[in-house]
Amino acid sequence: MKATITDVAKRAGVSMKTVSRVLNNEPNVAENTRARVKAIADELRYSPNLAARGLATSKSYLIALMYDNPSPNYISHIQRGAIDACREAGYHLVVQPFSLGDLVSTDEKIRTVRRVMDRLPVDGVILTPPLSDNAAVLEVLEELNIKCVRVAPKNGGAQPFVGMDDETASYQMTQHLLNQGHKKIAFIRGHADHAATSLRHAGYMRAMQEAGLVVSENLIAQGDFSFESGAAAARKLLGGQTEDIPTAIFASNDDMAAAVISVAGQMGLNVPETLSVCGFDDTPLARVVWPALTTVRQPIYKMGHQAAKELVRRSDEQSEKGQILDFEIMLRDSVAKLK
Amino acid sequence: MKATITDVAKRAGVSMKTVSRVLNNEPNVAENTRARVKAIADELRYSPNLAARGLATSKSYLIALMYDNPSPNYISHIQRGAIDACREAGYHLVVQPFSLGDLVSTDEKIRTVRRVMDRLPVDGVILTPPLSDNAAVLEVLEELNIKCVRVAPKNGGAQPFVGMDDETASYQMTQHLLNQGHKKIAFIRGHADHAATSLRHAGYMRAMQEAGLVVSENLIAQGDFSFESGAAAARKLLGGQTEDIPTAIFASNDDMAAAVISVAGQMGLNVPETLSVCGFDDTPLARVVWPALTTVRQPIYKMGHQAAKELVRRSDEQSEKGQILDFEIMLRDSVAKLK
DNA sequence: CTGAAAGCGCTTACAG
DNA sequence: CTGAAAGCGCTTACAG
Repeated sequence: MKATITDVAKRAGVSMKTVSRVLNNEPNVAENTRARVKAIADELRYSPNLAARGLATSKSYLIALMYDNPSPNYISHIQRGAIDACREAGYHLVVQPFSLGDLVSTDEKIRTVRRVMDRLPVDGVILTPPLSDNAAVLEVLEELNIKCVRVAPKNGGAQPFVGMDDETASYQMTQHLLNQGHKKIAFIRGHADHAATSLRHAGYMRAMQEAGLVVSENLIAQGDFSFESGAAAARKLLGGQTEDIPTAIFASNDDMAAAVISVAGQMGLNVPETLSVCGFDDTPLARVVWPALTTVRQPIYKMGHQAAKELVRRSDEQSEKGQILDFEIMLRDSVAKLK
Repeated sequence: MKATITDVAKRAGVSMKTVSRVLNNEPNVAENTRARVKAIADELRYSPNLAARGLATSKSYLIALMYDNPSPNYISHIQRGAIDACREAGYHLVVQPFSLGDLVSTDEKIRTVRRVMDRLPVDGVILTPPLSDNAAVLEVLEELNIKCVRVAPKNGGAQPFVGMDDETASYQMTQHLLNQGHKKIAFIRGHADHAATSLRHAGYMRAMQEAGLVVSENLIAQGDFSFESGAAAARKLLGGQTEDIPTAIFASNDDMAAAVISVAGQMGLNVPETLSVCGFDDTPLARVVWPALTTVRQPIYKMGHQAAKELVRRSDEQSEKGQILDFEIMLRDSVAKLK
């Protein structure tokens, strides 16, 4: 049978309360009492019963990771970061997928979210895009008074968030392409619901304009972050008049960049000799396609870690309202100097 | 404030116990009492406090999904299936990664696992490969008397499991290649710690032998399921004497198959015209590479679903000792008839 | 620095 | 068919 706090107390010859103080690192315990209790707790392999503690404190020691239709790679890194932060603080991570995409009315969304949240006893929630900007979710969370951290949100808000500077990253990547001599650089946009989409687009535009280039409509294609949408965009961009065909394509995530490479292959275009391609995210895919993708590495693990850390922090610890984390441009084999 | 069972009881003019009976679908409640209590619970948006219920029943209503260094795609499908089964039963899924790979001694592994499990109050755990066959994990689980379901285990055991028939799937895929006229069919093995590795190899061998073909050592390469290992294996298989070069390569997972396609591209070999390639798993990657991979679809979502279902089933429900789920051969564009 | 009492919101075992 | 009592293992608020 698992040891309880009473077992430890008896064995140490102190009261339950003293044991509780030791385990929660509260002050006002004699040092030798503290040491003795610790030793006995260890020996008995005592660990507090989460349910009992939760009932007494009305905390659950559970954090939820909420996501809607994410890329498995993205979510698995967020998840890993969040779990590591939870473990350090004695919390556990519960995963909660949502499918709000098909629901039309806001009311319906709110009801759905509420139904789930009513039975999810968590102390905090990590929201990943596009949930970070979902009004129904944010409303229910506020109504139920549940803390949350938004990952890569689009709009401002009172809640803490973690993110990266998509605009600058995209700007720098575009500059890299320009430095290689490219001028006809096309851009494939992502899904309109994601905050990153317009930021990445804006960074590209800024670099192009600073270079004195006019960006014709033919250079911009709409995608939705999926491979298929990237392939369609590539066919459109590469299928026009010869003088319009770009010498480089900047796809705003790796899946779409992989699709560009694939379509180029089907059309007999060599990457990077004839066409340079770059992506965004640095998913495992980036190193698995051939040629390996030049792309932007997002600090995804760290986003998950920081988000969870903020939620599990004790009230005496420093809080962070918002954190912008660093990215990195990964130069690989899919971009070449324009001949 | 959240409604409690007392609130519902007062409002319905019955005792707490009667409310409890209604909510847990226990017998011995008058039909109209039951209906009234249900209506009031709904109206108050009552849902039981998990911690209180857990303390009273010494159950946590939490299931853990344990994994060690998995493919994100694999784990995300298992996870999704498990979550859906949990939700139906009022459970939540906690994710718990492990990194046991670097630990050498069994003792050390056991201590590590025990440290984690001591503070993880779950009613059951789902073990994914290679944890499904990890002696330390299985031992600690038994010691702590925690139920588990093993996903795709290698060795038999008393615990329930879910899996698929890797040997037959591999056999059928090899037959498909044979039916296309291929004789020099190479095989790339996976990581030796995974149960699937030898089973898939065996299925390939059986088909080859039934076709009356001698499998020379040159046709077998060792990989570890990673893209890089697949690339190395492909270079070895395709770099020999002309008469030894296979006309088809069966990689035992999709990542390695993608690597084969990539290496073939680098060597100027057309897939599938000059070289047919097939994989195993049907990860999203299979449709993202070009040409799209002919591969085996594993019922990964369903494995997660069935595993969780077994763990959360009420004692009066039928139990399944072991379940072998169906696979499907996905014919796409990476295999062609031998000319 | 230490402890006894009450209570968190449920269920179990029992009585009627 | 229904309910009053006790208890699950902790913590909070208080007393000393």
